[in-house]
Amino acid sequence: MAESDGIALLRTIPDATIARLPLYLRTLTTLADAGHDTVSSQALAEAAGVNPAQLRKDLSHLGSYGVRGVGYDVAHLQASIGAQIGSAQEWPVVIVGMGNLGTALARYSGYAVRGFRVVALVDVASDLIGQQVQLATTSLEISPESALESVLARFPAAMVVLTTPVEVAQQVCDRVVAAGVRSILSFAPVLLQVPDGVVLRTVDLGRELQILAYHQSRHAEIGGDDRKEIW
Amino acid sequence: MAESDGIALLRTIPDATIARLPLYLRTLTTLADAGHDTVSSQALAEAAGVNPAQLRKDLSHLGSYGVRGVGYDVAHLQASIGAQIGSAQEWPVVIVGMGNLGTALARYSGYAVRGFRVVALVDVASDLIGQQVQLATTSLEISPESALESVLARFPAAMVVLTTPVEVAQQVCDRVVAAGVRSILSFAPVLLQVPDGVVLRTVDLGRELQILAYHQSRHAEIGGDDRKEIW
DNA sequence: TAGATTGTTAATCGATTAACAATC
DNA sequence: TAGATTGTTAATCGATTAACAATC
Repeated sequence: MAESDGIALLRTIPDATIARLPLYLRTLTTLADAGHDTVSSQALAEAAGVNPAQLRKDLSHLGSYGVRGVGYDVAHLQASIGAQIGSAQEWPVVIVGMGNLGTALARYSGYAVRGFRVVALVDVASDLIGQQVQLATTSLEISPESALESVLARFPAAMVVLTTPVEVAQQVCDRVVAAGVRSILSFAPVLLQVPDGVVLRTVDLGRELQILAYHQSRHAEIGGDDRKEIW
Repeated sequence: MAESDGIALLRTIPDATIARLPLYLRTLTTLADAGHDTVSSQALAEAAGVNPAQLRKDLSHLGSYGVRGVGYDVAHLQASIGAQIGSAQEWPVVIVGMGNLGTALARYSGYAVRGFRVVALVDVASDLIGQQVQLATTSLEISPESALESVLARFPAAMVVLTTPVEVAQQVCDRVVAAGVRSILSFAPVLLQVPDGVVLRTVDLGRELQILAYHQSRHAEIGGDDRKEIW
């Protein structure tokens, strides 16, 4: 359904491209800070560590923003990528689970530039509740997990970052979903069950290490295949 | 070079398969804990959230461990996946940058089961140096960053987890590489430069949120495409 | 043997990349 | 105009998946 022309056009951007847009945005920010007004696909691709043809193909999905013979306008490209991945707006984020990982994520100072704002912190530990966590520009008080539903009710469009212990991740996830949250970023090393329509993304830090270990052992055995970066 | 038959065989495992093996291993651990001795590709695939044909194809790269008409032996499969990705051995890991994120990673208690052991912690902050960090089974003292080289010299096969501020990530990375480390997991939102032969993997937590935001905005516009999990 | 399930083939699908016409 | 660089085409490559013969 909803296959009107405009929307169908938006939908044609491949997932692989979407996954690279944040990388381009980050690279563009560096270039802008260095005073570049314009950049060629060659230069931007090299700075981002991708193939120039791939970069141009990726950008072509956003529309035609480059100028032949010249390159891309840095500020314009930042704006259009930002608009595309939705970091032009500011998404409210609620973090559930204020252990070291949750605290690290809360204190991460790059949200503003990336389209997010941490608006609430939740934990179950009685010694944490009420504590103030110093963020980049403000500070937030940790709310009790019993108030999870009322906290989420105050921020209807919230995305939730789940940094609870793995044992309770599923039940907290269920409550978050029941409260109407449609997007969850989980750090619990377990496959969470969510209903259709909820977007779940899982970052498993142990998995990242294991993939690295695999390449390390390949390396040790074979003695270098000139592989530099793996995404 | 080194294209002998045995090694060439090992090298044929696709990266996409490697990236899923930790997921299978995690799922198998859950199944083993639940008392399953044997599991079909159908059941394992469902538990891991992948297509059964894909699972069988992935496992076929490890050799033939299944039994037709029966399924896979859980313990045997755990062992062979573990052997393949190198989590049968125990890799020493050094964490550089003991902020909240570094501390969270140091305290993560799942290393033993996943093939890692945190053997040293390094930071530059004078108030952190010498502090004991309580790990799952032991505790470790934070070493000064000036001792980075001597710390790494004591653990020659070390993988390094880089959780420093983004501003110093490249220079710390350089020192780590100079000290002979060949595998780095970085959490700094910047594209690090490493020489050929060094394997670098970058986890950019802001990027994860941005990709989620994209799908969230698609969702809001189009009203559900029944997408559940995105890897 | 009958039923179940693997391992593999072949078809499909999507992503990457080189090449170049379009055009600034 | 001449040089540079995009946007797009078409070829290649790799990954996914359905289907089924092999076989426990």
